[in-house]
Amino acid sequence: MTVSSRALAERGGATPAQVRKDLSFFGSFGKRGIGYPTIELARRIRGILGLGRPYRVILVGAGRIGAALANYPGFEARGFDIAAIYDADPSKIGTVLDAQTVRPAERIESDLAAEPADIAVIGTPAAAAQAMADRLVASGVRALLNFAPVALVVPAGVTVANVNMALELEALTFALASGRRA
Amino acid sequence: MTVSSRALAERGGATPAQVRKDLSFFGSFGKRGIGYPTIELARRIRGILGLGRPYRVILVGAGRIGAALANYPGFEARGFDIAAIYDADPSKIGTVLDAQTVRPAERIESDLAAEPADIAVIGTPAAAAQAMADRLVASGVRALLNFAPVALVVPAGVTVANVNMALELEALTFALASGRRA
DNA sequence: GAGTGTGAAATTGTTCACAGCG
DNA sequence: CGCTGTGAACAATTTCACACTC
Repeated sequence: MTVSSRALAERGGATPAQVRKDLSFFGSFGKRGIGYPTIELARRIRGILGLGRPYRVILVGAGRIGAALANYPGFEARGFDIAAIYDADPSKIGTVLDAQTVRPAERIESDLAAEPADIAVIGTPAAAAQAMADRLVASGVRALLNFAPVALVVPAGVTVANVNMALELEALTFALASGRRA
Repeated sequence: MTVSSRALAERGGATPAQVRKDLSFFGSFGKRGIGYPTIELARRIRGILGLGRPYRVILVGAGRIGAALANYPGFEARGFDIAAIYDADPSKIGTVLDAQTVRPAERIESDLAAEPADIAVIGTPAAAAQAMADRLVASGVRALLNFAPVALVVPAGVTVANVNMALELEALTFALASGRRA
């Protein structure tokens, strides 16, 4: 079973040449005249993305965002294992979210010392996000997924991905206001 | 009160030249030797983004994502007014989320006919997202914020912004796996 | 014949550097 | 004198087009 660059491009909204160039960057595993063998392609992409192993993910902030993430389907399916959930609010501690008991934020350092995590998801209020990022980085976390609407400052070697819903909405208002086609 | 392109660049993680080029695209409203007058700058940017008026936003899907969004602070603050929340699940209908009673999804068409909305947020399961997008577009919605992990197909003139948490996480695993600095 | 892999051309985006204004 | 606005130089990305292989 194979897929052509054309078919992939159509699905992903790109051009066939784009797909080929991008894939060729990581090696050449397509068959000329045929396309890319799907199984092999998927395996290679998983390898490129580093999805060959499970990742320990911790969640900081058990508010609405935390709740939404804890129950996100196809999360565990992709090898992401939510190992712990933390919150600073005493009223949240001890409550259960997706089979995880919410732990006090003070325990983050000691827990991470015992069992390091690869990725931390920050779903705290904006005011607490930078301080939390600092603590997490100091405890060895090297990748942050930040939902707080602030630009986190982290040392080199730490990667931050931001999700900012207000920004996304403003991209939409811009499109509406400028009458851009999409 | 003014800000220089250098100061803006530092905050936003760009170069001064970049900031000046980008702003000059929309006109020249800086003062040479001084910088950009902050009040005027903010006013112009709001104008560019189309934030001069409030936007009616409807929310489809009253699950975790819907709940997180309904309570998102600094949402109303930015002129986004959540006008209605819908769900297909009978057990959710009638429940209250952020002072809004969840309405049955069948009412979308008639409600939109009476009061059009600018933007719809799709927080349904992936399987229902495309059908819902079709209905919304047919009812006149011109901008969609999609949280379902599917690539929506919409006619030209409709803008879609996607938020895909799994994708963001995979960007992080890629950075971790390839040892990229950030 | 169909479709990849890839240099070379075209395009797009970024940085430089400086004239000109406040 | 500081800082914007902007062409011109430079860098990165995308597209083209075609040799090559299955």
